[in-house]
Amino acid sequence: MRKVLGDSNKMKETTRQKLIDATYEEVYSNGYQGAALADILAKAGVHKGSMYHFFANKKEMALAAIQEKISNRFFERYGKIVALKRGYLDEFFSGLRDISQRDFKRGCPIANIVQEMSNIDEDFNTAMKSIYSQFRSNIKMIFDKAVEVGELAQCDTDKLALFTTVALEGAILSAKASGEPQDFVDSVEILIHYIESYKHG
Amino acid sequence: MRKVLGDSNKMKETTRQKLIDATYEEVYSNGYQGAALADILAKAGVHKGSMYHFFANKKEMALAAIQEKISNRFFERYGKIVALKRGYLDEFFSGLRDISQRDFKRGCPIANIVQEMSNIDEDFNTAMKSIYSQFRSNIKMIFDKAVEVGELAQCDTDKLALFTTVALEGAILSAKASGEPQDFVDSVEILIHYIESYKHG
DNA sequence: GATAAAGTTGACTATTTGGTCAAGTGGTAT
DNA sequence: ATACCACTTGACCAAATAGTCAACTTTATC
Repeated sequence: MRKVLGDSNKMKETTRQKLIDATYEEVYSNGYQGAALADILAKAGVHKGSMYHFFANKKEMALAAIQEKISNRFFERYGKIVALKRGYLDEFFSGLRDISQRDFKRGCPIANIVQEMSNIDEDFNTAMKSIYSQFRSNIKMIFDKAVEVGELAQCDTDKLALFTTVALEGAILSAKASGEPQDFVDSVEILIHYIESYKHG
Repeated sequence: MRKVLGDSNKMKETTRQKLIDATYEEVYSNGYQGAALADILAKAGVHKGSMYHFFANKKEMALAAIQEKISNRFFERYGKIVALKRGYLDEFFSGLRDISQRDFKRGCPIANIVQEMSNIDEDFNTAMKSIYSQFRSNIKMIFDKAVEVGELAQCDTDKLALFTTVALEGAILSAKASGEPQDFVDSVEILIHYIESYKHG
């Protein structure tokens, strides 16, 4: 089977994808250092040698998994909002209020890796820097759009985006630490109230 | 040497203390799973068998290290403030603004362990729950005192303390992720500004 | 000084870790 | 049909892992 960019092959990307999926799950659950290769392979149903055909080592595979999975997540979550013509803030807020998709036991996949790896490994540091900055600029884009259509007054959307990501990450961590999803809910309401104070110039 | 509670022995708590110190450092730097017993022992200058005389296993030692070190930290940082007669907020804010003691590379020792271990190990989960709740109640105590002496208007200090811890943890994480201490500084200024909005009823 | 307890030493073990590799399989193009 | 290729298989390896243990030294107590 030839690998061609933009190929219509549905099959045979399966092995690589199974590895990406299993790696992401195991790393999300146990951390990078705690994710055993043997467990990843078992979960993926892929043999070791086969894995080393696709990836140079555990680290490369984990980095690929994190980047691909989180890129998709961003696209699904924020791509949608930015594509709107109005109601940016409403859509953003209702996403924040919907806790049904959130996993408070495991917390934020980005924050987990940042905390664990950023000060240990330069490659992880670089990767997470980039992902975190994407996260922030996604939020900023929403606020910029909101300013554009008058849902927000002119303001420093960069700082507002910074504080929003800060509060969100903190809220997820708090819920993980306390075991109380309500901590997240309460924090988000305060955050939303704060953002709304920028509605009137 | 007999171990007597409240003994005046200065020496010979050294071995245990060396282990606690080294464990805390290694765990703070590498995470619990990434902290190798051999490295801890080397850093402490203590032999393995000696360590197992004081602690049942790596986990017990790590839990002891985290609890003791962080308790001390809380006492030093917040005990001071609560003991004041006035200027609670000023003192609290100036502590937040002083970044000279902060280690943005490694981030928050509490958050690191929460993220890594809370969903993996029940004993860690319990310990970190308790520590995180102490953190929050320390902050709340400051706000309660501030209300008492009129530095803050009557308000829901519990929610305010929640949001403050959330913003602080998020700010530290953000600085770690981006590598920019300025992100922490900016976030803290926004947070302080928010808290100050409660000065006038 | 005898006794006992507290603390120390470092070699040893069993297991798990990530990684290697030579031999195979099966599809595709010529 | 044959030669080539991407892909698979699983046995193997060296290093690192946490934990054990019997013998030893030091200290306190009488």
